[in-house]
Amino acid sequence: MFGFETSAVKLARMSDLLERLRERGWRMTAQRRVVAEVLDGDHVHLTADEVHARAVTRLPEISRATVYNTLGELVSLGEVLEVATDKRAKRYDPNAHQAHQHLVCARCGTIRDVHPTGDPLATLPDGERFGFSLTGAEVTFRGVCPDCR
Amino acid sequence: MFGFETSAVKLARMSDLLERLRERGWRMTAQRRVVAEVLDGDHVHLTADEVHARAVTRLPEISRATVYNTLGELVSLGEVLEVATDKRAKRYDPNAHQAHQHLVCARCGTIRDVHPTGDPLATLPDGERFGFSLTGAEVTFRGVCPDCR
DNA sequence: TGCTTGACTTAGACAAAGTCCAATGTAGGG
DNA sequence: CCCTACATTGGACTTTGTCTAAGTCAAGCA
Repeated sequence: MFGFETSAVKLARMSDLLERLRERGWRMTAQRRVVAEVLDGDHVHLTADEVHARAVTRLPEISRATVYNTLGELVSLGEVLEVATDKRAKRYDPNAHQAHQHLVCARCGTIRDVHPTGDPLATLPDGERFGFSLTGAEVTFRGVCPDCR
Repeated sequence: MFGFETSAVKLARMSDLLERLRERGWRMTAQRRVVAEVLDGDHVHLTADEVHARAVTRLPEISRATVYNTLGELVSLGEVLEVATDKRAKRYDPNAHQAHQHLVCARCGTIRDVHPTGDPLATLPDGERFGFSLTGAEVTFRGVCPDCR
């Protein structure tokens, strides 16, 4: 029952995304559809190579370059966020339309989306802004997840 | 006058660092001394290759591997922080003994140390902790610096 | 439905950042 | 001053990401 609901929601989100992209003049290809599908879901924070690995299971001939290109385009369009935790590779977060921060397990690297209270930007006093015009703030909470303890 | 004071302070910090390391059983080599010297200062956030480039001017035969090793050891010992902004390479921040966050220019990449008010950890409600035991939080403020506007 | 065209994809070369290893060098205790 | 364990070196290797030239195909149009 919940499984069915979740699927329906995901399907809706997917078609929304593909619809938005089509409206913005995106040519719809099998490769792009697969990349978008792989990225769909909650708490999804895959590296480019992980996205490629999963995409290959659905579309064996998809190339790494296309995955990189597509991810870059999704980021430019604001549909996907790049997340730089301390890991070596950048991660891609499809949850771009809801403000959130990240909670990272120091042992296994799991990442959860979290929603702190207040606006982090407001915590930086004028005297600490060095004349910058601020555009945003990212918070990475560090800890150890239940499975790793 | 201020310049002199600053130099004196830096010198004090440096010898403190080397002293602490010696006490922890660090074998003191020319290479390690040079890496530590290169890292000294305020708002210093160099990449490993930048550290290497500067170290080479003082000690031409120092190798990249040694710079990586030494930086890794300084991080393990808690004397230097690794900073992962959105850039490709990790940066190394010698200001490890005073809690601070970072303000990054989106255009030129300049990084300033800043001190927001309040404890970022306190902004994450229990219901958003997913059973993690929290150990810290990093805040990256994004903006455009005066020089880039 | 079947062209046409320019945007998209591909494979592989290349680049950047970082790791690893066997051989060599040296700091510091005895 | 000598040892020896620890540190350094150079180069090969890995991982992550970028670029390019050539081939392919989505989508508008007849």
